Amino acid sequence: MKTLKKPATRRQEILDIAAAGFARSGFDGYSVREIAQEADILSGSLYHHFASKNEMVIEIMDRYWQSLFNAYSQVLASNKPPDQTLTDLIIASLTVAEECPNEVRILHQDWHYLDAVLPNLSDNMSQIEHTFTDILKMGIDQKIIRNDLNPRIAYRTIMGAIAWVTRWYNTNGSLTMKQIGKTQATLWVNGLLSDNKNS
Amino acid sequence: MKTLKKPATRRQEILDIAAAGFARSGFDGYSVREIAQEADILSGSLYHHFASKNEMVIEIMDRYWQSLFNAYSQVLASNKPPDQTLTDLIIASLTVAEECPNEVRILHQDWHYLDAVLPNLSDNMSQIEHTFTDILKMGIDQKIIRNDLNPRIAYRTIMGAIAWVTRWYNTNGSLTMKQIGKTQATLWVNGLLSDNKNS
DNA sequence: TAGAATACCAAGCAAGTGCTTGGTTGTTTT
DNA sequence: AAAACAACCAAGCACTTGCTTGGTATTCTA
Repeated sequence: MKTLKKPATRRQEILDIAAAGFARSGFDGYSVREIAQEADILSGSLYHHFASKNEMVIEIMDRYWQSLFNAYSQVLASNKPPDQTLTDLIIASLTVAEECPNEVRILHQDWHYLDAVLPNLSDNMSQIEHTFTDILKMGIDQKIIRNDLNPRIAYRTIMGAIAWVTRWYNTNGSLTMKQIGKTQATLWVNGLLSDNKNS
Repeated sequence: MKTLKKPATRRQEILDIAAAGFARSGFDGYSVREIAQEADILSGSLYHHFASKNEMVIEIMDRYWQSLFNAYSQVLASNKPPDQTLTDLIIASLTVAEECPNEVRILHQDWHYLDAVLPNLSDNMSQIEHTFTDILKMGIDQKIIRNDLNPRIAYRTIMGAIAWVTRWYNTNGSLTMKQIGKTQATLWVNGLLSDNKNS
């Protein structure tokens, strides 16, 4: 018997509290009693809304996957050249990270735990990998992107930097994720060297 | 001088076990009883060697800081041009990560916890940041590195990708950390675009 | 050879963990 | 007005957590 998502207000409210707490203190470091306290409730009452603590994090992460893949398919649908598509994918990743900063932190912080809990984590991760490496390979075929770099290493380099941003990004700061994305994309696509040094 | 692979003392042996466990399961996810079991000991006996579980992780991370800063000062001492120094710093970071893969994973996985436990974590991190940004700024002054990129964002992009490598790097695989470092450095310094596209 | 140091065992404590059970409100629906 | 439902409380269970205490072998040292 699964609870319906219909009266989702309170349920969503609790999920938001849990997501923020997990991101701040880690999944194991944020207990059901702490979630309950922030929700002005007793810990046992949480189990009226959720079957388990695991179910909470599963549902939290699902919201993230949907946003991310939705953003990716919009980028891919516009059919721009590979270097531009890559830039757009990077910006899209960071824009979604701006909407779901807690989710991204949870994903990378509690990886070792989620791996055993989220049913399709590895599937989703390899789908992300393919999205990027396919574009990279296309760029190499079209001789737009240099052919002496391993696409997989390139992808992982890019993804690592994107994941890291949620660790230092300040919501109240002056930089937007879009700006950061543009800077990063410039760095990867054009490199650090000044134009007159790039033969 | 490099530390020998064979643990010199029982204390070191236990620290190695703990480091591997923390990296695999997280600091909270790897209990003193599990450490003890892998060391063929009872959990209480650990407290003959260490005052607390915290002390273990502090000591583990100290070994990493020493290796890292040692490697950095060697790179800086050779006084090469900024772009070459940057490449060497990246390779050095990854070479140290190859020696201390567990430490790097612990650092980024249990950040939220270590932040309150390691006395000089933020000092060390900002020292790393300065090492990189100083070189970047020097390169900008010398017009070797383009001046339209925020050095801090550039540093954090690079550091994020380096940290991420320990998540997917396979000790038994064919790639060495040095190779990965060279690829990543090429990517950042020269960019993804093929030479004929770099005007 | 006596004494100290080292490395460990056996047992357990206080606190915290996720979760369960049985019951009580207030609101909605019929 | 009756029934149904969602949202919650109060209490506690079984278990795990880091850590403590008091004691015992073994090895090294003076």
